Amino acid sequence: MDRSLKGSFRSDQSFKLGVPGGVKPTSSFAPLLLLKVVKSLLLWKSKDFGFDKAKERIGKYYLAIQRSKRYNRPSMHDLFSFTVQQKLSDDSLARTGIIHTAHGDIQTPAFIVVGTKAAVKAMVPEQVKAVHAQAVLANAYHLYLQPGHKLIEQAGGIGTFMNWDGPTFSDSGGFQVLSLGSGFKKVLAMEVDKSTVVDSIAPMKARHAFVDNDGVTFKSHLDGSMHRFTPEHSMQVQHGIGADITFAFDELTSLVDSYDYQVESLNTRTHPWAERSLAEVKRLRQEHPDRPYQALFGVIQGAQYKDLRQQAAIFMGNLDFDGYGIGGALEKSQMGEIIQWVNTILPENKPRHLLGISEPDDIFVAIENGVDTFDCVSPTRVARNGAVYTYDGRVNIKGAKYKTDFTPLLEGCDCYTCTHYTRAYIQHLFRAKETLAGTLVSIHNEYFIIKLVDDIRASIIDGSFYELKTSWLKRYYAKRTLIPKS
RNA sequence: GCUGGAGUCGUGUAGUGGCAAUCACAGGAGACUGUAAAUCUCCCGCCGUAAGGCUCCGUAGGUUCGAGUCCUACCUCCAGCA
Repeated sequence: MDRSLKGSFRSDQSFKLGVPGGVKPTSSFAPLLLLKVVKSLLLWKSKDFGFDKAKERIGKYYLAIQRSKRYNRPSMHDLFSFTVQQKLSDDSLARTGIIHTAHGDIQTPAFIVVGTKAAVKAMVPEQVKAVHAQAVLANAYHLYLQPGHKLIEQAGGIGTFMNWDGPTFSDSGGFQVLSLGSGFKKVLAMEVDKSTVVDSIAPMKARHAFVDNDGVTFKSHLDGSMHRFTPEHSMQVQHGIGADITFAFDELTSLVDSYDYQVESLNTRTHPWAERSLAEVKRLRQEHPDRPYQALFGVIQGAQYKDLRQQAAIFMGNLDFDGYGIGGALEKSQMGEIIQWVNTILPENKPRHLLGISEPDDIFVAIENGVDTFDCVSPTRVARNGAVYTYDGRVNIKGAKYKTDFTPLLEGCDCYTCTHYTRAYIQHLFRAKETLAGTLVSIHNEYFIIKLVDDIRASIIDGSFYELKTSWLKRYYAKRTLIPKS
């Protein structure tokens, strides 16, 4: 894309604030904006600049100053923005766009690689770059426990800390409300047997997280110590971590929770927590004008219920978020309609992130219904366990039949792994318990999913989305008995 | 040659009178969707989809209602003594 679109602020030193050795910031961006105006005037005077161009620039900065005065913070437009580039059609929710952050742009739809603990498991950042990942998503809960958000702030923010110079996301820790709470040690699979009584699966006493209306009390899985996350605390932690895009603290409920529980969860927790997250972020932006702008996405919950999802979308859509996350455990067969309910209501000019999804069929369905970004642990987790994404479905490379198979993981794949190694070798690495096995398959899987999303992006631009979807999924599920509805 | 010890699933083991017999590894299959995950689940003597049947703890006998477990002999291995 045209990098010049990003404006002169991008190259300004003041954006690298917080980086060790960086220039210390002024207390506000307004003086900087004024300087830009003066600079433009001087340029005009020196006749290096046409009058119209100078006027345009000055106008732009004037607007930015006005905006920054209104919100008492730097202009959002220059620090974080989202532009819809192309819609699949007028009546379609599918679109391409660009998310602009202080650390670079994200062309959407985009798959965001997960690096929960400030590391994409089994991969170095150069490899993450090489699979064309545009951004990395970390987790506030994990980084708060270890090494602590203050240390990451001291290091210059998560990007500097982990040697990732691209855009970063951080999740609020809301997922751990479920995974360590009511869902502790339970199957959180999409297809949940709803007749199963929740607490017969995992005894209450085994839980590591307990929710109340003010926040969540956690028992650290590392040392058993007790901790508490409130929306304010999550935002403080996330601000310390310093990702470009953060998420409001929410309660992730389970599909087996009752309708009444879902209502209560939205009204007394997720929605009030969203408002509190937003207020805290605004306060933090004022308190720390030196920190790069951090966008805040509100998270839409409401489980599988249309009325609740719609209420959630209306409520959150009216709040001053920079974008939205669609969360909750989603039943696979219902995913498309849930996303559609939500995205027809959410403001069109703000990005939408689908939390925790990356199966190819889900990606097609989500993009079709207006999702811009995704994140998911699946490509790397599954890779470390020997599952390889191919055009014909997931393949377990540890299987005996690949023992003497000297072909690449996926014939025709351009990734580093497929252009250099054979199935037989990678299986050997798994059997020999060499960590390189997880690395090589992670590289392939991330590359595969990212390429799929990139291909879908291209298909929206050239209008071939539905052809791609049909042919791609037909082949992907051809060898399987279970063909998901979509 | 004598004395002592040991022989149990592909491997290393548990099991000293009571239901093919523990555990681990190896092997086979599967799962994994905002990561307590390089993890987890299942199978792993033979036949059978299963119910179930058959055969089993070096070999051959014996004691016993019942033996991997006790007794006798033999075979093999290990250690010590000659």
